Order: sequence, then C-alpha cells, then structure tokens
Amino acid sequence: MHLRSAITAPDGIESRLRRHGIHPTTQRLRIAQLLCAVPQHLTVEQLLATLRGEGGRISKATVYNTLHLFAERGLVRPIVVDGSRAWFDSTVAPHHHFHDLETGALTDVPLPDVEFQRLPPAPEGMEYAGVDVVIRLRRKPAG
Amino acid sequence: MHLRSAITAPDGIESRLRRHGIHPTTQRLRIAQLLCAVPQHLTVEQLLATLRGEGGRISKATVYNTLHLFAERGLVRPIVVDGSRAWFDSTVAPHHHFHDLETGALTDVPLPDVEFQRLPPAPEGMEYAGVDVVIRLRRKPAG
DNA sequence: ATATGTGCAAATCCTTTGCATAGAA
DNA sequence: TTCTATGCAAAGGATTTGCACATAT
Repeated sequence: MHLRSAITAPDGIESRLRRHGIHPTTQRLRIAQLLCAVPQHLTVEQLLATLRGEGGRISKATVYNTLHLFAERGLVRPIVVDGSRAWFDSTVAPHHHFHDLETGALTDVPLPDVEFQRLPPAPEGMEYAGVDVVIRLRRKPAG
Repeated sequence: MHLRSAITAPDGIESRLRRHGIHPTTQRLRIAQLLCAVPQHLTVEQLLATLRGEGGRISKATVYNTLHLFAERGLVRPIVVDGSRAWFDSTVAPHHHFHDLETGALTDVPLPDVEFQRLPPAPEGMEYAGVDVVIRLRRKPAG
C-alpha cells in the first residue's frame, strides 16, 4: 500500500467529470466537490452563496450552466417539488423524496422503501420514462 | 319531475362556491365554470386566454387571486411537475398524474390505479400530508 | 357607508441569454 | 490561433404586490 489513494483523493472528482465527458475546469470542480461530496439537495442560491463565501469568484450564470451540463451528463438530477425553485440532487440513482411542507426541504427516500403493488399501463404509444414519488410531510400535532 | 334541475344548473357552481366559503363574484363564477366543469388541468395563461377570448374583462391578478383562494378552500389543486409553470387541477380528490415530457401535458391517474406495497414511515415528529406520484412519459420508439 | 373584489402596472424572483473577455489546447 | 468557459448585465417568464376604482351588502 502506498500514498496514491490519499494523493489522488481530490482527483477522484476530476476523473469522475472526465468519465462523464465533462471538461474539468476550476468552477466545475468546485461545484462538483461541493454538491457531489455527499447525497444532498442544493439550490443554485445555496451553491452560489457557499462558493462565494469560500472566497471564490463565480457567476450565477456559470452555476446554472454547470448544473445543466451536469444534469445532461447524468452527474446530478434536478428536482422540482414546488414552483419556487429547483433543487439539484447529487444522487442520480432512482429514488424518491420526502418534502417538508414547512421548510421546503427535501430528504431522500431510498428506492426500496417504496414498492408498488400496482401501476397503470402507459397510454397508447407512450412508455414510462420514470416514476417520482413525493411524500409531503407536515409537523405532527403535539399530543 | 320539473325543470328545476335544468334551470339551476349554473346555480350549482354558485352554491358550490358558497359551500366552500367563497363569495361568488362574476369573475370567480366564470373561472369556476371554466375550470371545474370537467376534470382537467389548466394554466393561468390558458384560463386568461379563454376568459378574454369569450370577451370577458378580467385581469391576470384576479385569476391568480381567485385560483389561490380556490386552492385554499379546497376547490382546486395546484400541481407542479416542472419549474416552468403551475397547473390547476379541478380534481381535488387524491389521485396521481402522467406527465408527458414532450408536451408538458398532465393526465390524471385515478387513485386506485396506483397501489403501494410499501411506504417509508414518516420521520420523527412528522406525519404524511399526502403522496404524489408523477409518472413521466416519453413517446415509445417506433418499431 | 363599509367591506371586499378587481384591474392595471410595477415590482420580484428564478432562470436564461447575449456578448465581450479569459483560459485551455 | 481557435475553441470553449466564464462573468456580467440585460432579458424573459411566471407570479406577487400596491393602490385606486368599482361592487356588493
């Protein structure tokens, strides 16, 4: 065993971008590091604030460009649960979501936690492209 | 049997508004007649165009005000399947949706057409407020 | 009168676009 | 060079807000 794995740790993100056909630039690497480090959901505004808070120079347009590119290449997944804003999910494998109606926050629901006993057939000439389950949550009344 | 049912047909909408605690005004009645006549999904833009096409005087703000009021009072249900715009669904009973990825159109999926074999428990202190299933559809490849 | 509802226009919020500059091959 | 990415500001589209006028009780 040698030091290779430690040395190449940040490199993992770079090669991951390359594997998805994405040319790794400074901004793209920082966004990917931030968003894809752990399973989470972030908005453009949150990403931008964090990136700039870290003392980085990055524009809103670049964040949008980058997230759209990542989404196209299957590195992240955009989620819309209400009309107010989009969330970007670092988990691309199929899964579902809890949606806290009070805070607007999203939480992952692992795929196996939802099982269907029945689903309708797709209309004539159409086929399933995916199934999204959103479980809306409210605070349980005291008592 | 007499003519009462025919005569009171438009009246049904008025009393329906009243039953929901909504003061029936000219604009509210026209919106309710249009949207709630049959199970359907309409956008604000569609409603506005139809209402004005019928030669009515109505403002966008009033359409928004009215739809929000209707939604609060449980007469319609806002649906968001992508970030571009909101749909207002005249069916308030729980049910699900097909979402045509090409056209953006929504189609109802009756509640009994979806059955769960398993759903995750709500997180501590939270409870289910609802479950929305969106089935994304794409055109089936020819062949 | 007094409450409420409506219309219009301006303001907001999120997202996209255009274009000149900066950076990489 | 030549192509691509970035930043900034303006543009766009949906939705909200403020306020004067109209309507209903």
